Amino acid sequence: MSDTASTVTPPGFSAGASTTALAVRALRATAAHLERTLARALEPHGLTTAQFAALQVLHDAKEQSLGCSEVGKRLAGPAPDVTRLLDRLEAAGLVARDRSQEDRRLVHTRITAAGEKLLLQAAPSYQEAEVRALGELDVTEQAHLAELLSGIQRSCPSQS
Amino acid sequence: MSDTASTVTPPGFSAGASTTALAVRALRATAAHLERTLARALEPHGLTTAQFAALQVLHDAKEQSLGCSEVGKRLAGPAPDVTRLLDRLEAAGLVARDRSQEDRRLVHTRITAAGEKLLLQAAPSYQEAEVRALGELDVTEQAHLAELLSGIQRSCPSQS
DNA sequence: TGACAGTAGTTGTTAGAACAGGTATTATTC
DNA sequence: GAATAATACCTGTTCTAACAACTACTGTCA
Repeated sequence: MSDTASTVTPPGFSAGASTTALAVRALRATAAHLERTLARALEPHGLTTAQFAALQVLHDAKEQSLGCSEVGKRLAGPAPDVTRLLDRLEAAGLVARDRSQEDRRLVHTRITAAGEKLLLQAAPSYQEAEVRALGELDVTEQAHLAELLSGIQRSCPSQS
Repeated sequence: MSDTASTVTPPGFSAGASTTALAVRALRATAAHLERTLARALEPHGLTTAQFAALQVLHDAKEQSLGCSEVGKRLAGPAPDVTRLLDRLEAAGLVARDRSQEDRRLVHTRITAAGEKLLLQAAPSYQEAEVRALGELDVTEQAHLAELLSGIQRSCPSQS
């Protein structure tokens, strides 16, 4: 229900840092490193991590073309600005969009053949970067890590 | 020495996702959420998380004014563009800089009184956001999380 | 049917991150 | 002591994330 730090965390920061602060610091540092590693892996393919994730989402939905906000929901971090993310993918010919006939507010988005091809080309680099980034942990530790992180996520349905 | 996924990870992604992929996904999602939570906590104070971190570093170094790249080294994620980060802080009057006399390449940077004041004002909001973000985990779990993450970090001195 | 609210996307704008290249200053080597 | 390299920082540029305001369309209910 509280921290192990000596008191309530005095003016000093890195000095008597609380357990929470240490965990946050480690999380941010690790995530930043991971982000860069993944970005570098995708760079030769001309994709950003967000673009790659969006292509994955559309690939996994396969036949069932998705609306703009539906894509946003399925992305890991709640990403605003899905519109322009898809704009870039469309400009690159990796996705195709068209207005729904039934509900003209909706924009059906699906991955193109070129998108599938690029996704398959880039996937090995991406997966290899994932493994490289978490390589120091064995599978059990990775699973445990994922479980701890999932526990954090559960507490925040959206944001109050 | 390998994953628990059925095979070598077929074309599908979220379907037969490997343990590594799941851990990466959880890490990215959690970190993104954390980043937003912290950013929102600092927003009323007119600070970004990067600015807050830089102020912390300079606060912890206290009397000993730091060079530009030294600040970069002490920040969590390896941040390029420290110059402009400090530019903004200087423009806001939160840090002061002056060229070293001995080595005129160096720029000594130190936190100002206004910087200290704002840092102390913002710190409670920040710490509260940290606790809120990791609140679902007890201290033992937080420590375990930090340990796992540190293990990942150890494997990457800089980047090959 | 006509006002009202809710939903789905879009667009404007700002600010920050990332990368590359450039300048000034100091150290090193011959 | 002059050329070379190495260090420390700065600047230009591009791209994207984030927030907010806006338009278009649909559903509801009087």
